[in-house]
Amino acid sequence: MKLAIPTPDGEFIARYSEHGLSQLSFPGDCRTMADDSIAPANVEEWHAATIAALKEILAGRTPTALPPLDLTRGTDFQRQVWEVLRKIGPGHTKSYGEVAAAIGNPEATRAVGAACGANPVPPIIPCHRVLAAKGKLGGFSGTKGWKEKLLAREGVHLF
DNA sequence: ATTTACAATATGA
DNA sequence: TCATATTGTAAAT
Repeated sequence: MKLAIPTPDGEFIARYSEHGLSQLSFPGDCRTMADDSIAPANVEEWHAATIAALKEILAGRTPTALPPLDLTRGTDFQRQVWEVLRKIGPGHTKSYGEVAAAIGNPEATRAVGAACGANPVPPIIPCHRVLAAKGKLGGFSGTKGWKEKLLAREGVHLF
């Protein structure tokens, strides 16, 4: 089930499985896969929640309510990473190394990067708040410009 | 089953 | 500045 989300910044693509939101893509993202899944019963409700949350994020705020996420593709390690990311307050950032330390594997910085890349819902899990060691931008799924833009809207000043 | 490549980082040349 | 070792995953062989 694939639905578009029109925003002032372009058209995001949300994908739903029977368990919840399974993927969210930036405008023009080629990462979306084929749409083979069935239509969940509550998809309209979930989609409304997704839109609301996304608008909050684009406005630089933390969403108060999120749709159920389908994280079946996530491993334990990835879930731990994502959990840490959601604890980062608005306007704050962490480095990949700090996130790694927070899960108890201070040397798995690279693995943290991989986990962020595997994140199915880029804007909702605030992977854009994860920077490289010295406030450098590092990489991002899609364009780096998005990472900058999202951070700027949250009031994060980049060094 | 083994190798390679990542959105990293610290270290050594 | 460049090469390397390190970690967890996924994708390719």
